[in-house]
Amino acid sequence: MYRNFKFEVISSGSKSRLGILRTPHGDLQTPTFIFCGTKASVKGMFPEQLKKAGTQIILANTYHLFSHPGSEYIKNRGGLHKFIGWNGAMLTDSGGFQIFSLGHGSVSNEIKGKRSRVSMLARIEEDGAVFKSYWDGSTQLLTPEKSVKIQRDLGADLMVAFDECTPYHGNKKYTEESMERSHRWEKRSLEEFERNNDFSQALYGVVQGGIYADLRKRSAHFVNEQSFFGAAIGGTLGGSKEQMYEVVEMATGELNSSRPIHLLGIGGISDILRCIELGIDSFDCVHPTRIARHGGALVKRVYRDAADREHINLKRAQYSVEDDPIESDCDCVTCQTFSRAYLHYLLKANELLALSAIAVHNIRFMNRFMEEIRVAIAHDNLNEVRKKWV
RNA sequence: GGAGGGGUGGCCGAGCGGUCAAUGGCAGCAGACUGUAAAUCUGCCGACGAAAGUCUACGUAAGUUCAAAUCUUACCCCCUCCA
Repeated sequence: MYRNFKFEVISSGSKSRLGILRTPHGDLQTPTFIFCGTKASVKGMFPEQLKKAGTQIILANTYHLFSHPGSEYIKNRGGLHKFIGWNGAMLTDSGGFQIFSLGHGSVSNEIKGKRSRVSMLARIEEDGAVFKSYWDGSTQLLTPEKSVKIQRDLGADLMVAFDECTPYHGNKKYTEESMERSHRWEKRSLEEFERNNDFSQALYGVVQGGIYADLRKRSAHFVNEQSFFGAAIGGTLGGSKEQMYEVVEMATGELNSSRPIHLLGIGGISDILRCIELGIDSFDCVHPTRIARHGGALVKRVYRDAADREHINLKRAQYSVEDDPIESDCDCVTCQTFSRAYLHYLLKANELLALSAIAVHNIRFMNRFMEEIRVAIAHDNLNEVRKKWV
């Protein structure tokens, strides 16, 4: 069923593991990070730049491309890879997250219990999710079958079953009902997938169940029992970092270890390291590229400023007089070319170059972080990586 | 020379008797951001103060009024049109 795909675990001393995920568009060394190119573009980046920064795989979004320009259109352009000029591996997310983000308000507000946006652009029915398009206001129905069909048209190597990303607010009853519905949707996704399998794509199931151990366990077992190529962990991961790690462990502890395990939507440096230790093989997150556009450059521990975050905010006045690069030991084009002061100036001057330049750094940063993690897993010294990067 | 319009906080620009330390926007200073409605969003932004509050402020000066950025007069500057 997945004859052109293969996941090989090379070494796994503890739960962290080193692997190779073989796809029609190249082998991925895992653990790996998937950069988000939601609307068929990693914002501000040429494919060449992504490659040079060591990127193995990028992602695009089913819902967004369905809304505009339409999956048929992209199919007629020769599929995503050709359309966007990227010959490496790709993943498409199912659109399940958009039920959440368009239906409940922004992610961070939801997770922190703030809830700000009132307008609901999505609503759930048994058949699928009804969206009011933010693109043209039209009403759209996205079903598991449709999501898979769209993902077929798009043609990414890895695709994800249609699920509902459950919100943090919502009691156990809702979470369970939502999980059961996601399971039904995932089954339908799989059936649709098998109907037209041409072996060029592989499907991931999604583990839901919110913050509840018994539900996560049930969901993991469900995914194990279905003929998915891999498993993704989705839905809310709780309201704190510690809870997030617990939830991830609830799932990884139960998942079939011969399949790749993806953690949806997580991209913090310390989070990634912790979750790799819990058995995660791949991540995707908007964080590195989004904060870049907001002036945030990821830095290792020694380069942090007084705010002591995983990134420095280059918009801060202090950087106007710092003539060193973001990280003097970074081999990215940005660090080889520009000073913090120049990047600060570009941000203040509203020059687009700043956004791309910082993104290049963050992408290289993430890829190098993952490279060092892989080496460390082989030598069983992840703690060294932690000391340096976290 | 004649006619008219205008001078507001770092800048642009509302306000045209009290509810004005003065709407907005920009700039400035911070913060947030985790399957991207995000080159976005939030907060602060005259001085002193933790705060209550006090002081100084709408070209300058003098007035009217219980009360003036808002009304009157003079002066100083700017802009437009006509000769």
